[in-house]
Amino acid sequence: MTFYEKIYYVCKRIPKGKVATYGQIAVIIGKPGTPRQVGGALHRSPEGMCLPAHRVVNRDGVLTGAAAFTFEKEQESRLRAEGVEVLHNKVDLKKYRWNPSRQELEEIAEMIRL
DNA sequence: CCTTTGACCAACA
DNA sequence: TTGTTGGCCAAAG
Repeated sequence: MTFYEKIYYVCKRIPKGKVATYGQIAVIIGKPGTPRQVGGALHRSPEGMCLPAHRVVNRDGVLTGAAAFTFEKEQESRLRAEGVEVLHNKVDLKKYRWNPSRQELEEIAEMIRL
């Protein structure tokens, strides 16, 4: 599995109605210190790959990737459609951050090893 | 091989 | 507490 593929894999596991941060994903794939590359990977993700990239926000809960979507506010409306409140281009991480169980993290770690 | 480019982040003033 | 600074590192050129 390539670096980018690992990022896509983790992204797909973020549950509906939850969000993750770039740094959080970097840590989960075992590469802390590469949050910018996580953003880059999502930005350049293939067209047909149906990825819930709108569930990824920065450490403050700000929708920093909004400009990269097909139309302005697409990220915001997709989140709202899942029941996530968005105020001033931000989400409340205390409420909506995804907290994977230890078992799920192990599952991911094993899948990624390939 | 370099060099540039970021959907970031921790540290510091 | 809010702005700024520099480092970070995989990919693309």
